[in-house]
Amino acid sequence: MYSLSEENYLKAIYHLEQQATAEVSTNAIAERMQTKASSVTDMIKKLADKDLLTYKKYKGVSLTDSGTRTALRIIRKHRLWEVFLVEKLQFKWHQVHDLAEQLEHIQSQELVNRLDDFLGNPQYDPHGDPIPDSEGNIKRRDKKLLGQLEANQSATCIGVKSASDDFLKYLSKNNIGIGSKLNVQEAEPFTGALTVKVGETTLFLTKEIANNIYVTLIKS
Amino acid sequence: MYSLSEENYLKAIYHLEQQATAEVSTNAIAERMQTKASSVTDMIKKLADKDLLTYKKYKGVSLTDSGTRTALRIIRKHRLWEVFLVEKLQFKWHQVHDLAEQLEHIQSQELVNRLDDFLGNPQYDPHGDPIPDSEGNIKRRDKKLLGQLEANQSATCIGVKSASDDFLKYLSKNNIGIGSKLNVQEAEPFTGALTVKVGETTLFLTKEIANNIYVTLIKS
DNA sequence: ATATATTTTTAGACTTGTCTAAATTATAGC
DNA sequence: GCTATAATTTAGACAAGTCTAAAAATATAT
Repeated sequence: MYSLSEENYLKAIYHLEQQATAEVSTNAIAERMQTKASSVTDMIKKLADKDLLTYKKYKGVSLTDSGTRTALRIIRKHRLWEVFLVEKLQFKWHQVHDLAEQLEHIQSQELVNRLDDFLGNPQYDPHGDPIPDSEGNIKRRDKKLLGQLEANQSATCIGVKSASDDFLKYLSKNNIGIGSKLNVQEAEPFTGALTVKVGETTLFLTKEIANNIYVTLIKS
Repeated sequence: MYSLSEENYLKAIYHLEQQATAEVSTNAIAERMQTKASSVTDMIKKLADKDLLTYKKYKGVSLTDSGTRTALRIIRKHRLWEVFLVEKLQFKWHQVHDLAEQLEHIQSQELVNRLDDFLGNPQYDPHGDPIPDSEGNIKRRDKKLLGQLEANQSATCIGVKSASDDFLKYLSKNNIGIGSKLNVQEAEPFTGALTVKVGETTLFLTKEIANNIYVTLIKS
């Protein structure tokens, strides 16, 4: 359907659109794709011709419905393959991204849907990001860094920001994993450190650690 | 490591080498790759530069050790993915080839080896072809068409040549599948039809059917 | 043994996706 | 509102992989 490059651009632009408020700029795309702005200009012209995005010279781009649908199909594949790699092949969270970048380009609706079933129709990937369904519907949830919480707030761990081996070991040693419920007891305003209750034990987390853990708030 | 095209050429040349006795010709490669002879010439020059094959103008090519090893790595991936698709995702034999053509190009030794373990280190793919191990060792076995057997020979079904839906249905209706033991009772010389015993039942198979079933002889 | 047919290679062109360098447009400071 | 700077686009080039058409080498037939 679309070339490898086209798919990568669509995905990058989709992610940038999620963060940004306005149109996505040429430079932003270039930086994310590790390429030159002139290459981006060439490519977005092609994508505009195919009605995957709207583009006004010097004014940035935004995906059309068709472009968004296509991006979500790729993201669905990426995240399902990540689940497969972690759940079935015992890879660690942080090892799967580059592999999924390759696997996401395999062309076959049938394959993705069977994979989805084989994995038990997971809702979230190993990083805690939601997996779009085959219609392109995606559950958005408020993803925050643990470090952004205040005292007395509760949250569920849904992933980590950057996952070094050491950091993952640290987490498992302290019984923190995806799905763990975390209660913030105290938030030290000056250092940004947190006192957090995990199950029955109370932990002291530095700002660096707290800002490397993604959570979603539990309403109280 | 190598480009998608390079990998496909290596695989095609490997398969042609298995059949042919002498060097593989430019035209043979072109036909198998569904491309033009001039394109083949261009590519084999590149592969020769990379020491993946030896090439003398107008004299055809043959893979070097390095080329063979590389081809076997790709074939290993292809066949393991086929097993995955059939065993885990419930695809039928004949649906998996095109998908495996895509999946075989995923780059990661780690992934292949984990997939191998996940699948229980299978020896053969769903078409009955042997799967090279991670060192590139491949068990060769005598693959014949059922139609080539003579009266009183016994063989194990290891695959089919071309698998239409109808044909696969025909087989399963008659309890023939991979691993089925087949005894040739009679071989009609003129029409090429066979009388075959499968378990307790005796079947009459036309030449067309018999020449679409791969078997390996059982020594008696 | 030589003419003819076939195979293979070369030459030159095209597409995709990238780049550098130069030109153009937008933006921010004053 | 003008000017300096930053962002973006254009122009032209390049590499990979393919193609067509023509030339060269090899194989075949009588």
